[in-house]
Amino acid sequence: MHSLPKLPTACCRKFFVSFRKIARVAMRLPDGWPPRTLGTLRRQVLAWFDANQRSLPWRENRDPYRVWLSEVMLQQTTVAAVVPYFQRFLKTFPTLRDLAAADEQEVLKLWEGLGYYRRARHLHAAAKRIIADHGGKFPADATAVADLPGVGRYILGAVLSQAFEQKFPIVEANSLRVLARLFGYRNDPREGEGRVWVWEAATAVLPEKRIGDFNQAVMELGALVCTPTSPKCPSCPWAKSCIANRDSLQTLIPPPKKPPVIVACREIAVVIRHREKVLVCRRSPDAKRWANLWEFPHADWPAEELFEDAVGRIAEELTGVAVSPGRELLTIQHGVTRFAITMTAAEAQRQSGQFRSPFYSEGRWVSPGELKDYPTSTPQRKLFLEVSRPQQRLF
DNA sequence: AATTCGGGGAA
DNA sequence: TTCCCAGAATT
Repeated sequence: MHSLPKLPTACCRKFFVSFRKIARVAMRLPDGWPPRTLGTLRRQVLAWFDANQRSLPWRENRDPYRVWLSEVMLQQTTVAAVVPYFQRFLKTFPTLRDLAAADEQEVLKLWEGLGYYRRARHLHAAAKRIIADHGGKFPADATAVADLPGVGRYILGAVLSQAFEQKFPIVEANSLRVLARLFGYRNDPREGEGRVWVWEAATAVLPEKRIGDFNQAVMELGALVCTPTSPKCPSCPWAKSCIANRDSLQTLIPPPKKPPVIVACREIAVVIRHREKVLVCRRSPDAKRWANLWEFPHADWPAEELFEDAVGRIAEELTGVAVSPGRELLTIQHGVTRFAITMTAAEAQRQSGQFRSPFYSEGRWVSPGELKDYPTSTPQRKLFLEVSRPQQRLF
């Protein structure tokens, strides 16, 4: 029912928030909110920002190139980590033209240690495009900015509001937390409908003037006062209007991230490369030992699809379950290539009794901490992998 | 909607 | 150790 307006794709490629939808946010406010007018809230946070903002190198002026560079560097990166990089980068490439004229390797070298290196490539490519398409002047047009590589919804709003005082919202980790708490939004603003809500909220609170400062103020508030844990509500300019503060829900808003799903995982086979030979082993069906399945010269390494197919058959033979969507075959690199199949905890429990081998340690499930040699965990999903001893000398 | 991309600091 | 960070692009 509540959704962002359809993008006017004819005139812009990426996302814009309609400012006509401000009323929608008010519709979702708790009864009696806000106790103060939005205008008061805006003035309060701007005054707080004027008095409490950190002195940061990219706040010296509002040059679009500097704003843009800082926002790209700050993406998923802490302020403390960015400061020295920002200064070094700006010293090497004082202007957008200097950056565009540079060699990509030089740019990447300066970026070394910051991580997310695709940002640097996008930055460099975007600089070149600005030279080619916009005469070397950073575009003030939202459509043009949104079309630059590496510019998403956040950076679009950040640059346009800070460098050009255009009325665009921003949502990142800080402002998301601040807005959710201020409005007392109970759902998860990071996913589904909540994602829509938080951008509408960020739009609704925007002032008419000092838009760039306001956006920064909300972020700064989240960074210094409205922190994830133990927020300093007594020194918050919005304390008296904040629903989360009123109801003592600071730790529940936004809701803690759902813990990753734990997927049981059983090792099926290993591939060992040694010298010029390749050996594929699997656990024997009786699980008493490791069986050599294939041995062949390295040059005869099977094609990838044949290989996966073969391992899939081994998995089915050993576990009695076929590899299918939702039940994947995993590849784990650990000196040798190991294969494992996912299964539910119940299935794994059922099979564990009849599945022993000299290389299978104690036949128990291990804690994640014991799996450090197995780089199998992802942010969204963790695997419990059955432990097996390293292979004995097989060659 | 889920994953990937990184490295550092804080909890 | 895990979590988190001024997100964007890809699948």
